[in-house]
Amino acid sequence: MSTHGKNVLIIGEKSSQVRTFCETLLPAIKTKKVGKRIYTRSGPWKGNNLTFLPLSGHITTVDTKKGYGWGETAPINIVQDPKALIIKENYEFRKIIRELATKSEELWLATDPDSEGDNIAYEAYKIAIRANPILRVNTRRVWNSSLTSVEILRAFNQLANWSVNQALAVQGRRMVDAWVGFAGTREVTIAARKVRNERGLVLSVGRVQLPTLKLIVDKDIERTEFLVQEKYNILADLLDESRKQILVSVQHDKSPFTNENDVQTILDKLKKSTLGKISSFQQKQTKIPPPRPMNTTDAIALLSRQLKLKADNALEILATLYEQGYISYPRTENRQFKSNFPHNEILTNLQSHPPYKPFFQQIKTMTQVRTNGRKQGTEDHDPIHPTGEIPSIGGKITPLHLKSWTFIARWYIGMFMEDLIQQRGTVRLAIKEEPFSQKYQSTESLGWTEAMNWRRPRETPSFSFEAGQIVQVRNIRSEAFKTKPPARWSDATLIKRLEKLKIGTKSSRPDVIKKLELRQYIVRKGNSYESTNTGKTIITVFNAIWPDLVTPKFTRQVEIRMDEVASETCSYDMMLETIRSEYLFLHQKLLSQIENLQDQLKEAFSDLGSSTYKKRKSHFSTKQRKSKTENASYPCPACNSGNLRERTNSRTGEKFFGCSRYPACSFTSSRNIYKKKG
DNA sequence: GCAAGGTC
Repeated sequence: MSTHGKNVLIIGEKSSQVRTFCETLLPAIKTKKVGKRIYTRSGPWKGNNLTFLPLSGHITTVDTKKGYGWGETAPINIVQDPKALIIKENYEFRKIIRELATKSEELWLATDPDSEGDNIAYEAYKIAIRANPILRVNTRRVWNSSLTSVEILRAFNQLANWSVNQALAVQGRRMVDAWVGFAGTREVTIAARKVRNERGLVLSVGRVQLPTLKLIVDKDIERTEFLVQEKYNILADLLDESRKQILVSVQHDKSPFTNENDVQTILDKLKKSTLGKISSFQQKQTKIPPPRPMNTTDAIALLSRQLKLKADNALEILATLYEQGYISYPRTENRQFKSNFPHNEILTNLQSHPPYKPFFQQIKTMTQVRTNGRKQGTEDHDPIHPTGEIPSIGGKITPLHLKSWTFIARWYIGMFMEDLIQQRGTVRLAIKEEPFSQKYQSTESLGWTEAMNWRRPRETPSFSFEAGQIVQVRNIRSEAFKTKPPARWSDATLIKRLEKLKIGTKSSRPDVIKKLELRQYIVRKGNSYESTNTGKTIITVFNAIWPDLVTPKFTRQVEIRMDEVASETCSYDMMLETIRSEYLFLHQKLLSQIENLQDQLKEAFSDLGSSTYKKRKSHFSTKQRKSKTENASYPCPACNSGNLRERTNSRTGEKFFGCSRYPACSFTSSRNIYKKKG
């Protein structure tokens, strides 16, 4: 349209984000299909012609170069040769970016405002400047920290300078993860297959996987080593004046007792006692404010706990609710709403939903949450919240999705409601100088727990006494109980601990748990996880070779190096060389221990026996063999180096053909074209 | 085929 303005290419991280940018900035949007399920949007803005290209997260993968595949070389050579790792660009995106870059005079990088977003921008930037070197000096960064019109306009009017340091820091982390992950996994897998000849058997090693596995192994060790103890409480009943009704049962202050003789001594002493003297009775009102806004970890923990879901299923449900427009972007670490967040609109919509109407009698202000949380890092997304639209069952929304949404909506509404008010009381008394006491709590006003009904406190019967009062005492007795070992990890507790330890990220944590299960390092029993002998063996062996890798310490060290690269106190090449040589030394150590590892794995596998483990594995491998022979004969027409494989669209369930080199090559074709004849 | 991290 405007022939005087510049053509600007803008790279976004995902299509939902680009859509919002365009709706805010452009008076008229032209959408163009540029690839399979890839659309650009363009239009005029401030005299320039903007073209937005949404990516789908990363567009490169780290891989091994030719001759360094599985079985082609010893795993240690992946680390020994500093050039063994290569970066593969997604074929389709590369083609699109090249074409768009040659037609552009400026490049604006508008991926998420975090270091991973910088790295994703860098992937596109590299392709673009190769195709059009002029862009190198005409690249700007759009640092947009929230998808509200005000903030989008601010970000696009105040373009930031583009610096590659943060992107390189992340790139370094990606290389390190590949060295450790590829070389470690292959070495351990080779060792495992020597003692258990089985196709498809993979034992993986990773910077995030091992510390996560260690948490589970440690808990199991703690539980096995736990000594069950018999302990005792001493109790007595306080009766009313008529001595007919029990007012409350009180407990000896030294409970629980570990020594049975001590218990007997006190019981003997109090044998004939029928009276006690109240030493104090205190009552107070306690106000508990609503919880803070929820991030991904909170939402996954909530849904997995309330609906008995696995963490990855919970995240999937959140993603679907987001795609269907019922909740905000579900991958966020942020627990803080901005002061100008438009809560009013959302609440007004929710208020029209009859079941939620009564909650609004308890809401005084619809503009601020009552307890705001903390903002983490340079997060762009708001805490998870409902959009105000009420979902109904149908299409992708199942009753489970609806149920999940109600938890999120009720949490959100709860944050604006009044405090939970409790009455708490404590009575203290002496029976022949022996101190007894008891507490109660009763609800005066449900407050926000009216909406968040799963957080309603336990009620205990209330009582009232006066200091100095003499009371009737009966049934002085002891009660024995057994101590319990610490609880196993559930999806909810595990994911919260991982967040606390800063292991993994908001979106990768559920996948890591799933992967450990797939590797049969852990099994899910009921709603909690238990480590297998294989899992325990892996931790034992790596703990002896490289203890830092099985604790969060290695992740910390990598983070420190990343910060150095980002702040230019260390170069990217230096970071890679340092960590590569460190890992090389440790991989040699692993090799020296390989026979020991084999022996230990042999034992671990023999314990597993023949039952479910073998059956499931063998079924898996025949299935794999079948699909391989069926599809191996068709070379990919796009890249010519991969083969077409039958795939299933996880969303629609439709079968299609895709290149075996995906994501490096993203060629796909519908099934009928390549189907065998006859 | 392997990791971890994005997103679909």
